[in-house]
Amino acid sequence: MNSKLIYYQIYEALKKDVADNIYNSGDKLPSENHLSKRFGVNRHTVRRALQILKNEGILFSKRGSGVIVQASKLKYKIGKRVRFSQNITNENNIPKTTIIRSEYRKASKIEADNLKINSKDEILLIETTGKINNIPTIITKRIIPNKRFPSFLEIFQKELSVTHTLKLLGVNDFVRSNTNIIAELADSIQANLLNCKINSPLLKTTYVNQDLNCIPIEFSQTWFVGERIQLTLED
Amino acid sequence: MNSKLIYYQIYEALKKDVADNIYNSGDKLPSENHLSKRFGVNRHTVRRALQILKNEGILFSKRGSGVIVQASKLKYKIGKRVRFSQNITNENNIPKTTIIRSEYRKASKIEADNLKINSKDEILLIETTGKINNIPTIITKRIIPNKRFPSFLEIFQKELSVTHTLKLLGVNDFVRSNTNIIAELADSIQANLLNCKINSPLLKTTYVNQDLNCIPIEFSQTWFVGERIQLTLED
DNA sequence: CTTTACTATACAACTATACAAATTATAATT
DNA sequence: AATTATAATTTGTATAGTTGTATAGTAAAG
Repeated sequence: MNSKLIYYQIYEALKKDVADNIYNSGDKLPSENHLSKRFGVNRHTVRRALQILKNEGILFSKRGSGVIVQASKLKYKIGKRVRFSQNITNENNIPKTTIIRSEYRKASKIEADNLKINSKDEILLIETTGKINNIPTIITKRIIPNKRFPSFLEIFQKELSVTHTLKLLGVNDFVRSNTNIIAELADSIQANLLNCKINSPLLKTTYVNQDLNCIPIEFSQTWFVGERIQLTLED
Repeated sequence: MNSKLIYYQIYEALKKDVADNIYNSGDKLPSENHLSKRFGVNRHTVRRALQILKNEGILFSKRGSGVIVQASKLKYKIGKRVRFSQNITNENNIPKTTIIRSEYRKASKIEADNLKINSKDEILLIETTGKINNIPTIITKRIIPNKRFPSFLEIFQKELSVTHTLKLLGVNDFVRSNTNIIAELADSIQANLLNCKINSPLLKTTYVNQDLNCIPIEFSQTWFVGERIQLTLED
């Protein structure tokens, strides 16, 4: 019935291509113009096929950039000791952290409370994105007390790992005091950073890491793309 | 409607950062490349947001250097007694005067007329820039009768203040006889000195300061960057 | 007659890339 | 220490390619 419709045939053909790993996750598809030539149809007919695949979560498009194949869901363990890189590599995936912003400023009340520092003490803010297999999946915003770790940023810029940075600063172990998880919708800036749609559901975790003397080290928030991550809680 | 456009969101985010004093006036913003990473977009999209802020006079950019936060307009009082340093410090800003040129030569006709001296008497020319909170904002060109104040330059080089210099020369008070104000466009030399663009509008004031016996002391011209200064007339 | 599938065209928003021009940071040299 | 040469960084500009959106039109099906 439907199968004689052109856009549906294109949809099936592209879906098969993805299933056959002709286009792997993270890859760009040929442009809509190329595809329309390949199938001998108008660009809009291709777009109609692509639209179904986008709705199914198989593809994702970005204006000016192209259409890319979405990744399947990844498990991310959350427990006493959460280490981003280890978490990812344990599942045979490749993590990559990029700093997108850093600034020094006075602590807000909430930040000061969570870090157990004086209100208006100076803090360091570091915002990073985390790519998994080259697919942007995580945004982290860290608040770190500047008084205790004045050279944190400098080291972190080289190490790109909190675990390594803290080790170099003499903190060999740290644990999570708590983790709160809520769902949020991506705003346009988050959507751009995470290669997801505006209003895509995000998992937002808020937590404090502290050393073994229970002194807070960082107060942070991490956003995960809901479609690509599944959080797993451990005790 | 427009608010879903990426460049507009970035524009709003940056405007908020400036309003929140995350970037203070006179500060450099992170480079366009940094910002494009922070927002997860192409550099041109950031540039589009920056362009709006430049048009609004909130930012200005300098090729090879960066994008800088404009200072808000400063009120500069003009009346019987105009004192640069006092004018600026009264508004809790920091002035700084730098001599860029000085020379001795014969007076032109206009200069002689305004100073009520003989044509071709020798005069001293001093050209200075005035920074306000470290932002160059003022150029002043002073013509001073050398016969009456032969050691003016020597003292002024130390004091960098006409008021102080004249006091040391025995003139305890002086007033303006008149002030003319016109608008001019910045040429390349002025633009360089004032850190503004060529053809930026400048306020040019021409005036004579005289002692209480109505004898002219200086015949001078001052250029203000229109974007940064608002002249206020008093009686 | 209306709806649906498809074509055709045009423009806006955004990306990608490359290079020029101006400035700043760094190294080398005197 | 100061000057000079070299490299790296930053903004300005140009060009081409990609997706998003809007409008109009044609042909076939119900």
